[in-house]
Amino acid sequence: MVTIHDIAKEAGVSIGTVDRVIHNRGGVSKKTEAKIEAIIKKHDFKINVIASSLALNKKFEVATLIPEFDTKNTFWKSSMMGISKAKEDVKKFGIKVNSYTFNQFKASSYISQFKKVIASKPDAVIFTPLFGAETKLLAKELDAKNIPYIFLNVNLEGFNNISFIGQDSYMSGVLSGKLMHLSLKDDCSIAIMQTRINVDNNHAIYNRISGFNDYFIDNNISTKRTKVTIFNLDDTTELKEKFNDMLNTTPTIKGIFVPSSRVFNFANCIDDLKIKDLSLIGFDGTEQNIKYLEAGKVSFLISQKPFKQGYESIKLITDYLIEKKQPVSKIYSPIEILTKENVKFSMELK
Amino acid sequence: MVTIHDIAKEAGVSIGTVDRVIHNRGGVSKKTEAKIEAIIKKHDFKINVIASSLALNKKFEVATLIPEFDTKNTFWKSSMMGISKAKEDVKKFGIKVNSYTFNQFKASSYISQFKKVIASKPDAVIFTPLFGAETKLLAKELDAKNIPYIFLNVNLEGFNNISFIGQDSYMSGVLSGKLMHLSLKDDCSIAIMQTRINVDNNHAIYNRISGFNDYFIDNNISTKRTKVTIFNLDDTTELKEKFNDMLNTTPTIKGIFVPSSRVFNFANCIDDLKIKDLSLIGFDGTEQNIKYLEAGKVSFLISQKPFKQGYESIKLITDYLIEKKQPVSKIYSPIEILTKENVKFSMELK
DNA sequence: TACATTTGCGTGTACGCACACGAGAATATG
DNA sequence: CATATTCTCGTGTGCGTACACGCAAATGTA
Repeated sequence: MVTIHDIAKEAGVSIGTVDRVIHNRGGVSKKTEAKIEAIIKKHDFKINVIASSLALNKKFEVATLIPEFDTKNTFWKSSMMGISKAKEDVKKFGIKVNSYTFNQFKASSYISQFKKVIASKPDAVIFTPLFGAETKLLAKELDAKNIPYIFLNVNLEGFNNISFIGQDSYMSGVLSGKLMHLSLKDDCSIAIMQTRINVDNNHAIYNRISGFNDYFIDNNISTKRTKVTIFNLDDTTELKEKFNDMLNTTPTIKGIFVPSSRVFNFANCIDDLKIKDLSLIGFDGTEQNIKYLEAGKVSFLISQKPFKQGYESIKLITDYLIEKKQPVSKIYSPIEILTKENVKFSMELK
Repeated sequence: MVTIHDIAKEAGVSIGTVDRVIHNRGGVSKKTEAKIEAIIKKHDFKINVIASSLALNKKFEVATLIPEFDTKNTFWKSSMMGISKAKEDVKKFGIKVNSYTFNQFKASSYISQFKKVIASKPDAVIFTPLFGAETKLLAKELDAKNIPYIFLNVNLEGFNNISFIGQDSYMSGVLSGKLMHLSLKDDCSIAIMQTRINVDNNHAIYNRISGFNDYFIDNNISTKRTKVTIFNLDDTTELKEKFNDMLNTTPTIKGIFVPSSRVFNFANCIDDLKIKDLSLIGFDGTEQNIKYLEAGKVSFLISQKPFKQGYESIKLITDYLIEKKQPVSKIYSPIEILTKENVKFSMELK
């Protein structure tokens, strides 16, 4: 392999000069520069990243800011695990990852944690921009300080983020529609369960529902669809009541579409009520959801591979910082269909 | 971060001695060794991989041997692309990848190419063990020379391969069964298209068919299934005739299960014959298959992500060679369901 | 014209961290 | 005491980075 020494020798200059040209740090005459560049191109010389990072010995600090998770909401746990895994991997490249979390239901928590992130003076930030208006202000600070940032899971337009990693939520809704349609006989109807509004990644949820509906509309499928709003998912009693009511009022309902990661709440409820023959489709391969998927209570889960998203975001920023690789602006995660049969190979947590 | 120097200083020895202990190259007194090891453990010292690989500057050579691809059989193209991508990535770690291919229909080609691989004196080999008996002999040679090897895509038992990367073909068949069942009304029947025997990864195909059938058996679904054997898939005329005959004889056939990557041949045929209302399910997201998937002629494709398999195999062997990481013995690729809706996010070729 | 100062262009090298080998010191064996 | 054996040290190497410094040409000044 060609080294910087070889280039220098061939150009009749010192390695220092070659280095200046490579990093265009100036102080090299046009003639010399052109000559060196020609030789570099000729041999297709690429910096040896190993030697480079050794020499740089730079300690980059990357901050991540995503919603916190608890037992009721384990979706973000996977993201965090992906981040943690990548953290180990990139440690050897001198990248330190500091993880921050915020309460996804409180803008104030988002703001204060974001402030902490900025105060830590990171070299790059990866975050989930759940609150639009707040993000606008906060991202401006990052812009001002020239700190590059990546949007994770949620995308907003009109920002200078170097990339977005997440799913096309509309399309995932369309796909859910298709799977739901396949799972049902023609004369059935469907309930679309809407949960708390304005929280929990609601933009995505809105898109999923649109996609879901559009599948039926675009394919001229007359299956009836009703929206049902539940206010407190954690209140099992309310949920059961509402559920029973709904099924009694509209006994044709055989499909339940839950456009969030809380499908397990419904599965649990159905299980308790000993209702059979319902097709449940929901999102995300969280532990709880998978439990019901494996038990056959949930037909399909659409996964956005949060582990991988977290992992990739760190990798991406690493490449950006070390090798100055400009990433593509949008990286769509695969829309993965999880079933009882394939879930154990899906590496949701790996 | 703690360096080898720090350890040496604290132990009151030179870095050379520490290095000997780390790599247990011997020549160190028990007392000194114990002392150094204690200090290493105390600080949880880990070798700096960057500096290590720079210092090692070892040029490992990895050979890959997989079936060749052509316009009719592009499945292996993806594997090769994954390998090529990884090749670039690991070049900086001083790993050189040499790719060999063989004609998957000729054992003689397999043997002669394998001989070439061995003659190139690789430090590790990644290959697809399509021919069982031949592999037994050839793997013995690798064992004798202490060359580690990985099975890619096809697994055989009773070998000293350090890992296998591929899909659980039985389970992918089960899943196909489920999807087929969902796609059909109850009174339909299914044709299982078998192609050339003993070639083309036949072990996997056998398992897929078993899984497919077992889905119906285990779930007490009475849908009729017929096996149909086609001898020459490339003979479009024969195919069309046979197809027409089949559908005329058994008009209830509404599902076509193709347990190989050649589903596009059937889709094409159906397209030409202007037959409607058939559900086709097949394997692998090759360009041709995807074309028909997107056009709605194929309902589902089961992908085993050959690109990723190829990519991962190189990464795995790299970790093994450089960091001496012992991989897990079997790495199952996800059983991915491709549909018209999600295929463009699936990164089949990335 | 003679000299000083600035600017431009390059050189040389210490450094990051681990590796491995030659050589020498310490200890053991006969 | 000489020789063999065991143990340890010191250092050059891999490759790129970045900074201090040197040299020469260009410009300024009297």
